[in-house]
Amino acid sequence: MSNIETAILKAEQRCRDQGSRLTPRRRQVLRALIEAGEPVSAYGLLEVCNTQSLDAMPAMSMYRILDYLVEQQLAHRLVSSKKYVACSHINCCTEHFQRTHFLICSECSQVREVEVSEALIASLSGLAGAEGFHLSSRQLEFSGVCNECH
Amino acid sequence: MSNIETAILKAEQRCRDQGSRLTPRRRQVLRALIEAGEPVSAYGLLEVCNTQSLDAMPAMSMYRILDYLVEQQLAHRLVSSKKYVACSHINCCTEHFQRTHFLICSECSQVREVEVSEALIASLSGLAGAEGFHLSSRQLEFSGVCNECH
DNA sequence: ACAAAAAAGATATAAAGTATCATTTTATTT
DNA sequence: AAATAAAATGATACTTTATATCTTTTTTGT
Repeated sequence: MSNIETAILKAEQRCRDQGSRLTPRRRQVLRALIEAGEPVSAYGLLEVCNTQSLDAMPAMSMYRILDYLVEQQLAHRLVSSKKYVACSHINCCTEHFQRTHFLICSECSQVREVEVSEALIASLSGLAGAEGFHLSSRQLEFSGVCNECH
Repeated sequence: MSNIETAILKAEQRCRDQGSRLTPRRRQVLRALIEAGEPVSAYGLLEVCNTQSLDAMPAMSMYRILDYLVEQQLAHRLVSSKKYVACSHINCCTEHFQRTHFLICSECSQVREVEVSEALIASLSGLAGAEGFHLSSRQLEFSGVCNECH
């Protein structure tokens, strides 16, 4: 079975575990997101979905579905580029989702999801604490250039 | 002389040093930004400016001017909230501008500009390097809750 | 089968940002 | 100072991103 199908099955399972459902529309969007393999905008995804099936989905639905996928930890929203990307850990587990950060290549827009060490989080929290802040960001986005583009 | 006037003078000087000018429009926007004391959206600023003077400025001009102010290191653009904020170091120097990061209170939207230690930058760069990325972000935005709101 | 809840559709509109061309203002050269 | 070039601003239209709100359909529980 292809990697994508496995991911979809896993995602379905996870939704069920959470007491919700990966409906056909949601599945369609998730599949499109996984197949894209890179960040896509909501309207970009909408176009993909609307050329696949003939009954057009309104923008509102797309945003609702994307919200849902993010909530279920199946996708991430990249605030710096206003795009969405499938979580790269759908197949393995749900643990990575917290404190996952992103390296985004400014050349090819490839994204790598990385886990941040406890030590690093501690020093960031310390930095914030010294300024009287209680850190709550759990998703940082770093822009850079990947090796292939460098 | 008020703090704001000093800042405007400093800003003027800095622009001149760079071979450009802090024109009346640019000054108006910068002043509005400083007076706001918190992040403001481009259209928010536009409204402020357009209620002050009677000849309305088009949105395009506001974006151009904001781009200019950011370029001159007089303001920052906060990507996570799509807002702009005056640089808190206009009065002192230009050195802080590189590697300045932001702590943004999600309750009161207060922003604190902090400098990040070399050590921290090194570990972030190391993390990215291990994944084959050359980091180029020089402005990270952390959301959190400030002491007053906590 | 029926009511309640969840999801999706439809429509309109707000908010953020940009492309492009015309006009005005400022600086430069003769 | 007049002519010209360059920089800044204005005007207009449009694109992209996102949300509010109400209706209809689908699913679930009784």
